[in-house]
Amino acid sequence: MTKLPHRSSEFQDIKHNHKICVAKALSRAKEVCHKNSVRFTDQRRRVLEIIWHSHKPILAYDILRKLRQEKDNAEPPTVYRALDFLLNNHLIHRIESLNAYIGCDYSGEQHISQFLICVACKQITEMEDEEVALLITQKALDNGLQAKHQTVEVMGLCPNCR
Amino acid sequence: MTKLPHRSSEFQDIKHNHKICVAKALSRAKEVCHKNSVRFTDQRRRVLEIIWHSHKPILAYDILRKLRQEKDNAEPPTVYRALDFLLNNHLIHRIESLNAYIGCDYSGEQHISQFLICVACKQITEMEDEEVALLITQKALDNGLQAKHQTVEVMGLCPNCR
DNA sequence: TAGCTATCTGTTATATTATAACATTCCATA
DNA sequence: TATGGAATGTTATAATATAACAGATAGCTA
Repeated sequence: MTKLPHRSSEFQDIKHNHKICVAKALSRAKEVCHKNSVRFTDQRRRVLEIIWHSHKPILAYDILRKLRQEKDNAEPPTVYRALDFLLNNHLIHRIESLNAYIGCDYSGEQHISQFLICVACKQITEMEDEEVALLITQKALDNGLQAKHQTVEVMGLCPNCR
Repeated sequence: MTKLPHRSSEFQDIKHNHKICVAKALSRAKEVCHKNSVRFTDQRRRVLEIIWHSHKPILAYDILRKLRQEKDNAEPPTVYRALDFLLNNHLIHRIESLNAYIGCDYSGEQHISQFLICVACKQITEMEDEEVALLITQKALDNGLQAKHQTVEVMGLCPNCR
């Protein structure tokens, strides 16, 4: 699995071509859905687009507000159903410590990942560090837990905000 | 900082003397508050006691339900204020992926920690693994983030539930 | 010890996050 | 083109958390 180029080295390169970044994510999502034989409907596409467009972790009700700008009968289940779908298909992640959602850089397959969150500007970088993941799995096992899933979220300051 | 004996090797030793475990945590909390020149009031003590008594991550509104058994005018702010106090004084942890709270094994000082959570029985073990913490800090820095805080929560199966 | 002040608590209201339940529409395909 | 499963619409409500202000209390200090 190779990392998509869009959001990478975000902390260094805040000004990238964001339209291209969103477009690539959507096109990748379409492929993934086709491969998984699941429907990439307009709502699902639209929610994913809003998430990628924000380029930061976004709250479910902020997604709802954006949806309502173009579809005045949007309600919470509309958003949460799309989020569930996108999470299940590994197209987005939920950031537990923020109750927020963000586009997945390594989309389409389950994978380990770690999130680096700047507390000042809220930019996030997704790491996919196998060494970290393996060490955690090993240490968990040493303590009796057979690990199935890890949440690793690091809060701090990015170079631009220090 | 030495780990308190109460909740340690929990996955192996489900049946320990739980009264002693709670009593030790409360006595430790009293010391910590005295050292920090903050008040260990009845409400704070009672909430901490409820958390320790549960011996698993407990939800804020479950704490509220227990408080109401003895104090019928308890309201959410009562609980959340006590939780804030206990969190600030490093006497409990919040488990982000469960919206739940648990007593801190290494209480009284800020410290790194990782949580091992059995998805079947909800028992938690707190790890204080410096190797994991340092590796994460280092990798974060490699990716540009100066880490201030880490959330590490591992979901899996404990020996009793496999 | 009386009074002052900061802190803590009580109380009401409301914000925020998420799901249940059921009706209706859509769409792939037989 | 009929049909059954999936997706969406809609209403209601559950679950988690905070704002705001009034009142009580503890610990200091004159």
